[in-house]
Amino acid sequence: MEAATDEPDVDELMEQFHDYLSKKQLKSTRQRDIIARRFFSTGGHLSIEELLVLAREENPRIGYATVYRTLKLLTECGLAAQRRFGEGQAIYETAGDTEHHDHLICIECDFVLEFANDEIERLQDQVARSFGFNLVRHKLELYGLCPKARGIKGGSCPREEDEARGDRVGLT
Amino acid sequence: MEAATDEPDVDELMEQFHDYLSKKQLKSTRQRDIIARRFFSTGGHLSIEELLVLAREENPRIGYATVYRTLKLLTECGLAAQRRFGEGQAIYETAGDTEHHDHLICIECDFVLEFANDEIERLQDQVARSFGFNLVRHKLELYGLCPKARGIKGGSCPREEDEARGDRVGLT
DNA sequence: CTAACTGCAAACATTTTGCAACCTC
DNA sequence: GAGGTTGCAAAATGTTTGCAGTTAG
Repeated sequence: MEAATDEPDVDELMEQFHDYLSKKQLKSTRQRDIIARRFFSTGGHLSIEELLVLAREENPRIGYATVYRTLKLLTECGLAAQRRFGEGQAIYETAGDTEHHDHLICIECDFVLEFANDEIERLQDQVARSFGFNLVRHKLELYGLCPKARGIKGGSCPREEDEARGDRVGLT
Repeated sequence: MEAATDEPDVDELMEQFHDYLSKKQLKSTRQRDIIARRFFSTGGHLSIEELLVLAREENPRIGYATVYRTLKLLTECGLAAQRRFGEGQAIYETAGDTEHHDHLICIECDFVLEFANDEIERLQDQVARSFGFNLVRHKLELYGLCPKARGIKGGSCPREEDEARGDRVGLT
């Protein structure tokens, strides 16, 4: 039950991506590398559009479709996962072989915090089994008010200080 | 931890809906009544399109927009809730003041089972508090293989027998 | 009667796809 | 060089909105 740290080894993830590409006889291209690296570097929680903006810092000619297609590849090989927190467009997050995590989302400032709790995971498995299901994956999102949104002094709803990067906002 | 029964008192829900409408000085119309009643009767888990089909059984001239607008009203007054299980279009479910429930979804046949587990709820609250959050609501979806999908004899993945109505398919 | 509602079609927003030019392997 | 890739623009989805005609209160 602690916040997962979220700056995994980008190079290793890139390597996994390249492995996947060559296994599938697909090609590593400049665009894919830029997109994937930027994506991994943020630790995830990016919309297509946000990622496009980042990628274009490096190569302004990159188009929407390439970002979509690259994220689809990353999703296929398990290095990214698509999410839909609220309305509008999808959010992608890194989903490397690292441990699973769930989300705690502030409904005031949209700050997204990741956490993992083994006890909950265990119970989920138990519930699924009790219905005869074989649990494959799950999605848990907790929505509430973060300390700052509740007006607690010293509370650290990181919207202002952290918006630029690091832990990411999910909805914008 | 038992499957929630899911055919609430439709008339009462209709009444709540009408109360909301008159409170807001909005009007009860034939279309709204048809849509709302059909929606409540299924127990939820309907896409706009599925609901439109049902509504048109009763009045073929009902249009998309009216269904969207009616579901928005139902959402505003807390009688419906929008969900996005996977891709594509949103699914709406009844969300009366009745107890909360989570979802267990078969990734093979898309069957959706509802359940509630107090222990999990309690832990969620605890996690949120540990981060200084005030939990408002949450979303838990378990994805796995139902008994039938796993090939267990006597398993009851209700896709075939129940597709028509009753517990509803979430993704189609 | 008046203000809200409906159905249609057009507008929007997001994601996917077809294709000619262009790179990797 | 061949076959996958790119960027563009067009198409496909899913949802929202403007408007003229209709209806509930």
